[in-house]
Amino acid sequence: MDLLGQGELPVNRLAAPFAMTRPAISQHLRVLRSAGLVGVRRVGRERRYRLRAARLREVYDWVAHYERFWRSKLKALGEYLDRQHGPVERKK
Amino acid sequence: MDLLGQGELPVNRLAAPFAMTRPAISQHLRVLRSAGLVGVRRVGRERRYRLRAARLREVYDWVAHYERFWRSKLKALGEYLDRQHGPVERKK
DNA sequence: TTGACACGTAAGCATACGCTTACCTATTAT
DNA sequence: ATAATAGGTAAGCGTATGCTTACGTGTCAA
Repeated sequence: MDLLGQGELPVNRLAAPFAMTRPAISQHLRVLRSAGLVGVRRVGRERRYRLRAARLREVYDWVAHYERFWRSKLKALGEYLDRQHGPVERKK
Repeated sequence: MDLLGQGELPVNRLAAPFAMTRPAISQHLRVLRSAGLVGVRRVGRERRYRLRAARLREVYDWVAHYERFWRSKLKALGEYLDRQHGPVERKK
């Protein structure tokens, strides 16, 4: 998906950087397709994939929500630790 | 581990709230022990577990680091999406 | 029209995960 | 001494995951 940030790309270009066989990539793409995160367009014998901004936006919102959740958890852990042995000099 | 935030607890008290058998809990505790996240103390026939603040602090630092990493990724995604279709009214 | 290319899909697999049942030891209570 | 309690560990399992190899289809090129 990082690669697709550059724009539309065919499967072989998506698979090239990875130490996996092409079918493995196809399977990943299938999952992404079924999730609506990517779309395909057939051009000649290629299948060009691109990101689907709409669903991606949904994921963004969902993750942003949980990011807040986890941040509060993390904060609570930090406060717990400070309570245990007092605030500590942490490496910067 | 949330339970252990209350202080030292024996295994049965840790297992009680869960719909799992006690051995399953023991296995989780074993992993936590091997990671140094919890410590045990034998009191009579009980084994009382408690959090190990030191390792927990390491985890905290590690997670805090990656939290920054992921936040930047998330931000980049948000900006990408805004670039695609322009900033969108998001549900608040 | 025949081969080469781009890709999808199915089947098989090794491995990881997380539980349960069964059993063992150490301690306390009777 | 014996039974009950607290807990650990091993073995077996169902299931998920993520590959690979093998093969099928549609398209372009010679």
